[in-house]
Amino acid sequence: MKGPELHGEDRHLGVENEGNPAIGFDAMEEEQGVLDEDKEIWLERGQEDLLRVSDVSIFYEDFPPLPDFPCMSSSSSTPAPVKAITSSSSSSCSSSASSAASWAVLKSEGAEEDVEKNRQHGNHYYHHNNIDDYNSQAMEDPVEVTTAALSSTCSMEVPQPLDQAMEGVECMDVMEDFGYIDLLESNDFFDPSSIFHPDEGLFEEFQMEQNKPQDQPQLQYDQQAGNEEITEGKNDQEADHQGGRSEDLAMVFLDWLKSNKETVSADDLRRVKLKKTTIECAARRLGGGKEGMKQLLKLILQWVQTNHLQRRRLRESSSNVNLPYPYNQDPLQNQNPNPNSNINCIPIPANNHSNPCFTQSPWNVAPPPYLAADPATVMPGFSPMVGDPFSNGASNINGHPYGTPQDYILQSYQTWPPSQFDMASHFNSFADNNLHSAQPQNPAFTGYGNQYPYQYVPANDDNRLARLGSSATKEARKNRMARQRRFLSHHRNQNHHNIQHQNQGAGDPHERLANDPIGAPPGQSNPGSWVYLPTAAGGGSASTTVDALVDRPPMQTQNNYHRQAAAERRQGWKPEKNLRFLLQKVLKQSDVGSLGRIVLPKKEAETHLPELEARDGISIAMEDIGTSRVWNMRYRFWPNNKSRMYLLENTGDFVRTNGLQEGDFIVIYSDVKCGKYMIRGVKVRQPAGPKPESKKAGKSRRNSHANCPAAANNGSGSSSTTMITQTRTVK
DNA sequence: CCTACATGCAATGTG
DNA sequence: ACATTGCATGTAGGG
Repeated sequence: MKGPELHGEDRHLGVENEGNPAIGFDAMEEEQGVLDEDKEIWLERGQEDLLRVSDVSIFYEDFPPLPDFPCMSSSSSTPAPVKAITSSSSSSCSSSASSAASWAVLKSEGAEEDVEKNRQHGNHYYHHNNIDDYNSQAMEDPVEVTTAALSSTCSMEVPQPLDQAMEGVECMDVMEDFGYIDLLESNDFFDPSSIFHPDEGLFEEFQMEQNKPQDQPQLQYDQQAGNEEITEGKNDQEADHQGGRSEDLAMVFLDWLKSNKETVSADDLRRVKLKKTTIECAARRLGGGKEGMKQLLKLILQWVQTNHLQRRRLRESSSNVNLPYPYNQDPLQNQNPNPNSNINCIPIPANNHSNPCFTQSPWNVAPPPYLAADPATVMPGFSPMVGDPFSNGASNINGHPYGTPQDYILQSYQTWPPSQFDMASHFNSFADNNLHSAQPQNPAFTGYGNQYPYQYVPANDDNRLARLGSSATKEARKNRMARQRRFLSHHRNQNHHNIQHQNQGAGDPHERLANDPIGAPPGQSNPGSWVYLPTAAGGGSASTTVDALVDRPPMQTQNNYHRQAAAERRQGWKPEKNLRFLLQKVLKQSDVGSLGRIVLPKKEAETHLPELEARDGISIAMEDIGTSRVWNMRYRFWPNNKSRMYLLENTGDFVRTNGLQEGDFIVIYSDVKCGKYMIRGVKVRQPAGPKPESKKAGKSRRNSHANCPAAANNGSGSSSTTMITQTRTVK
């Protein structure tokens, strides 16, 4: 079993290396106080962001009441009329956005829940369950269960709009921060563009720098360059210590460089980001002043080293364990580990939504643990969008032509505060991680876990990129920005091309799957074919790209879409569509029973999930939107009357964890950016009062109990669960 | 009549 | 004996 205790272990092993700055920092763990404080700091700092991001009320402030849920997939059923409720719900909105009559609204949790969610999300930690440990994944923490269960999806950790991230003044590259603080005098040293060259030895460069007296690290706190990122009063103390400390820090760093020059690249360093406040706080907790800073630096360097080694190990091991995920450009992930796996195991990024996260982040070298766990595990993004995505509107759930729920993109879902991706946030969340689901236990991947690039670095951040190569001068920054834009522009063009291609070949999903250039063949690492979706500041164009990639909301929801977008703009984010609705299913008794399997609507499954050639189907990682926990489910089919019956297996724990019952429903999305499948359970509970008879009641047994996700939000549902109250007849 | 799917139940696996 | 797996059948709804 993987209890919480294992989490800590995993962390030490660096399982969450990328997402958790605390990784491998035993000292850090010991310094719980640091973490706690960081957390506080983080929350404090990010409170606004958090609220802004997750506050459902804000989020959907402009979001109209849920339309119907006719789209629910219960094939044979017709949604029963439900009382409309007013609230806004988070993601449910999206899922139901297509229907005409508003009948249900998911209850939105309170602000504190949002905060809580954000706190959890802050961990942004991908709970990996490989098949073997899947069964042990059951959430045992009641708190988590409740929280997790059906928390609205909206508050998830989606890479924050970059510009915002950029504007998060306090977020800076760790090394840069140190540099500012006074680790090194030469800002250029930390200016990747000017100092580090991927092809050159870091150490050599460093040595060169060292040989130049004038370039000797002096550890000067660059008020000028860092003014934007350093809080007031920040370093009075530091200034006092500048002299000695700079030397020590420099020496620590230099020693470290010497011993790791072979294994750690400049990129590795550049990608380390920590919130300034976190650094300060952590340093304080580590003794404060010079010593503290030194300790912290050591920890960070250690982490970088560990992380790097893990990556290397993964690389090496990957030669044996191939991954069928072309999402990542890393060859590792492009190799099909399972010779026997059918083509379905080679997902193609849907619509070329290549994941910027993957493409961009240096951390994405390693595949998500759970992916590795099962070679057959598939990620979304390659869902065969048959034909024009927009024409998919024709498709509907349960035969209701309300539009294309699947085309609706949950916007701003999972938006993270800027700090979400910096080490600070992970420091902050480190302690919390203990509360979260088990980490991947697959020995083979121990130490790699949570390799999700975006956990660590908001890949699609123009500004962030700039930051990666942050230079002390605005000029240099501008130049980098310009370069980056050119780069992005180039990729966008490619992306558009790919999109067109895909759509053109959409007639046959299989064909597309096989031919789509985007679905890089296993083993092929072609970053260029992966879309880089900058949502960043620079860009309007970035948004455009995203828009092009994601499906448009159904006509019926266009207005809502715009309104929400407007709301988002007010909130300071760019419209960011991260989730693509794939399907939803009203759970039947047999779905929530002991069988641990859920029958999926055939049409939607065939349309939006990977094509299955073998009845055994494929393993498919489903990240619980509410908890970020990843469930390894199996998507398969049974032959049935010359047809097929599609199933999602290994759903037992998910269902239990979320307390799903008959009549509740699940919604499956794919994360457009990161190419993950996301699942959310939505509870539907009867209102307290006498329940109105469903129109369909009596007419159809099925309709009477399961296919009426109608709801009336009584607001009394479980606090952390996305819940709608439903008027439904009991069978 | 056909399709989709909910579920019964036999076959098989496991302790 | 119980759990799991997989198939077959019954039913609703649509054409």
